[in-house]
Amino acid sequence: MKSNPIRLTGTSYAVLALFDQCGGEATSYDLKQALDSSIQNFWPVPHTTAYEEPARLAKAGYLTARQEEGGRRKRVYALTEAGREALREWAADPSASAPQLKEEAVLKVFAGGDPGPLLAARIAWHRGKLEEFGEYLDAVRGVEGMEGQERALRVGTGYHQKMIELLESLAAEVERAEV
Amino acid sequence: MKSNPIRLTGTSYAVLALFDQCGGEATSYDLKQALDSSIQNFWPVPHTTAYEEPARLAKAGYLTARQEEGGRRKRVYALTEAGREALREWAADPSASAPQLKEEAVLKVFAGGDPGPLLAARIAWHRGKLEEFGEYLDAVRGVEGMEGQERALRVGTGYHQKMIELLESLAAEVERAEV
DNA sequence: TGTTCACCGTTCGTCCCGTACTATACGACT
DNA sequence: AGTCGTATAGTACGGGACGAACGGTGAACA
Repeated sequence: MKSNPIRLTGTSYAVLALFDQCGGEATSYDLKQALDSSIQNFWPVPHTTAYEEPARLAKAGYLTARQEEGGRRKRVYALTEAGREALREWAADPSASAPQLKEEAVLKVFAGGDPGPLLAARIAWHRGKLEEFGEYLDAVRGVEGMEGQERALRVGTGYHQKMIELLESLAAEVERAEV
Repeated sequence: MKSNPIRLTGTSYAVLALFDQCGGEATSYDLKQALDSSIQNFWPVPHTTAYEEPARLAKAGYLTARQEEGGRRKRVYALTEAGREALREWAADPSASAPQLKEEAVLKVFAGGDPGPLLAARIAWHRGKLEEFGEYLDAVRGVEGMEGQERALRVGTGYHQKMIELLESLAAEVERAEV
């Protein structure tokens, strides 16, 4: 089945995991939605990934593709046993690549930008995310089959809170140094 | 001078900023060192960037290149006025692209991996980083011309501490759910 | 029946990134 | 002096990741 062997990246497994959580079957659009509302906070990917990666995975036999005939000829992908197995194996391995944070606002501060506006904007942004998550969480809380999403959202919430704390202490430190 | 116009990315500015902090002149290797000991925590880049990006920037007129003749024909780059100006302009703009965290351990937990070992390993990793930074900080504290590095290290320290807190609360939550 | 707008899907070029590799310097040991 | 081991310095390259830009689809409303 692996007509075209490929290298599986973290993103590949992220996609496989989302299929798994969707019951093994989904369209790229479903995937895109799931991406935005669950893993964006610890594994961000651009939306094109939701279209490109399943195609890659299907070529290698980890998914099957079935094209619908309707107007928007959607493609429905489904996990194969190979896909499920690859995912399980990867998740069972307790090693993981080093975490990475990319924070342009902090980079700008480092580069000499005025910390005040930069950090304030960023803090506001995180606050907005928290609010957004509150709504998502309300929609998802207790719903059958949404436990994965819910947990992901709680992780996200914690992440944004910690970032706010970090940025605030950074802002305070900078301000102290100014004076 | 911009014989070959290029798009400046966050990484481009990171490199320019490091040149600036090095007094405007440095070799790729100097850059690589600076990369590892300062911005890795909020703007990680692979070491090849320290060789590739200056070449790109030089082609577009933001740096000048001067090749040494010695055994390791090092290339010494220096900021041009255009480079300095581009950096200043970028840093002065208070907007910044959304921050991104990539955390494979959390992704694995999301995908069904056993949280215990995954989170424990990650927490230990962050603790190691904290220790490492303690040493760096001792070496740099109060040294003339190292204020940039020092601040970057303090940001890094805060980041790792917050991540430890986040992962610990996540681990606690998961454990509670298990029981 | 047209216009508008939100939704859905894809293409493409460039940047990024990790792996693997080469080369130079230098001290240690014999 | 030779050669070995290791840290230091630099490069090549293939393919994944990214984002801008665009094109199609369908329902609402006039």
